[in-house]
Amino acid sequence: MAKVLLIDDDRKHSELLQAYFKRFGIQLVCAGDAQEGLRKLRREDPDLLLLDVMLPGKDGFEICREVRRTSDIPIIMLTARGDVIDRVSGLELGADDYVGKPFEPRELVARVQAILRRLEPGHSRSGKLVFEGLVVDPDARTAIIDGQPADLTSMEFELLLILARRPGKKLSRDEILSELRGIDAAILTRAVDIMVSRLRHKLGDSAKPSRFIQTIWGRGYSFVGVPAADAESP
Amino acid sequence: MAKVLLIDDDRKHSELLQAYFKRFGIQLVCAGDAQEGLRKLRREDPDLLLLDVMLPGKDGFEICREVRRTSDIPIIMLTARGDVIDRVSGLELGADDYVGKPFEPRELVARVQAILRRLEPGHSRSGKLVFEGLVVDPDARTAIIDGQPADLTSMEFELLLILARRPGKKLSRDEILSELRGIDAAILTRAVDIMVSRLRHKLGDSAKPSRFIQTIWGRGYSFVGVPAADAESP
DNA sequence: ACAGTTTGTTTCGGATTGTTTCGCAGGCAC
DNA sequence: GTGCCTGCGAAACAATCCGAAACAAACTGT
Repeated sequence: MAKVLLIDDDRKHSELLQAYFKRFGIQLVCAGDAQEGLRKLRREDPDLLLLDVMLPGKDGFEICREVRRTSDIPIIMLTARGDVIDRVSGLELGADDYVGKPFEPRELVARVQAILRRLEPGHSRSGKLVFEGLVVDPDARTAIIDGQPADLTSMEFELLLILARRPGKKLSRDEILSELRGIDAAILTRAVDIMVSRLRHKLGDSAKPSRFIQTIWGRGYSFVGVPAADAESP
Repeated sequence: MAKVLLIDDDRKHSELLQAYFKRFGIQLVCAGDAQEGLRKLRREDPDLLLLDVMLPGKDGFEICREVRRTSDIPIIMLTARGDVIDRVSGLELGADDYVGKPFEPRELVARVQAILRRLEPGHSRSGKLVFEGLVVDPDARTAIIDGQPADLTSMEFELLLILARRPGKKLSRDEILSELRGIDAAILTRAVDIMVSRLRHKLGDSAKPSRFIQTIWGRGYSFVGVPAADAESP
């Protein structure tokens, strides 16, 4: 499930949006000010950032500038003011889109999805995910490691798919579990660990700097495979 | 120079935009109808497609759908009608952005640039950080010292990343801690010192004039690695 | 029903991270 | 230069988290 961070001081409004986004399968995480926002940006590692320009203290532009110093995350700015100057400077600061308030929630969702769609590697025509030394084919449900087909169980394959679809993304055990099975969330076992462990073993990924699946201590796991260079362009 | 294809039946308008885009270093290629547009899409191989919805014959939505069957090119739709339904369906058809007419040319240029910026290779901040004797790769989460891969824990790696991303910047312990974990601000332990110490050790950075991480007495730490020649700008 | 496979739980050893403490070095006053 | 005080480095210890083996439960196909 996609995760979006909203920085907006209007809590009422945030909660409405949160419920609305949920209906489209998007998890909206809310922050009320710049400080909380920057913290959650690191802790939650969202896929996209929604930034209200009008904030107490640091304003949206400043946050945008700050975030852009260290992150490439897509940013959509939200503002009451509809000035062209505003919109243009927002976009030039590195924002990816700019939506004027009041906006239709439906449109905002559509714009969020439009941007996320581009980032999903799975949207390219050939369904295959190709990395150096690893090819995952979601259609055929096969994984090939260094030319050798791997004999994965369906759960192991799903797990690999979840990880490989979002290279570099830090996924918590909770997130992995809720993607694997419906919304279970509650985690008190080591099921994910053991699946990762078995998958790693079959991937021959036992070297110390893991080639494919890395452990983020205290957080979860992350896929770090290097995308192969032979990208397509139809 | 970026190349953009505009499909619009208003030739006068197209020519104005063409001149305007040129001032921003963007070559605007114009087509007056669907047929010409699809032909030029193949012939000119533009980086982005501007699509007027109101066209004689095939309308913009249809063209969008058709283009999307074979191409991933970014599409911005232009329309007179400002309906939310319109905008949403445009975005859901695979358009990347949707601008209502009348629009400010300046804003359109900014939106075009925002999308093109993402496609440019080398723009990605996730490129490797290259210093003399040290390469940090945020994607693979690896660090290489004098050609030797370093065996860093995930926290050590995060710390190195924080420092190496802002060479020369003096970072207080507070700042480092709030980037590493959420905001704890209140610092009464020596956690950062220890992590720096362990990191230095693994970096083989024990010489007196520290090669990579320098202590700023009474303030914090600073990364002093020398950027290698071929690094790209922040 | 049965055997084999797949998935989940328990448990323990080891790795990673955090805290305390002590010795030492850098800065400051004289 | 000398002595003092503050801040830093590192070792030792403690708390937390992860990896893997062993075992149990659930599922599959016959």
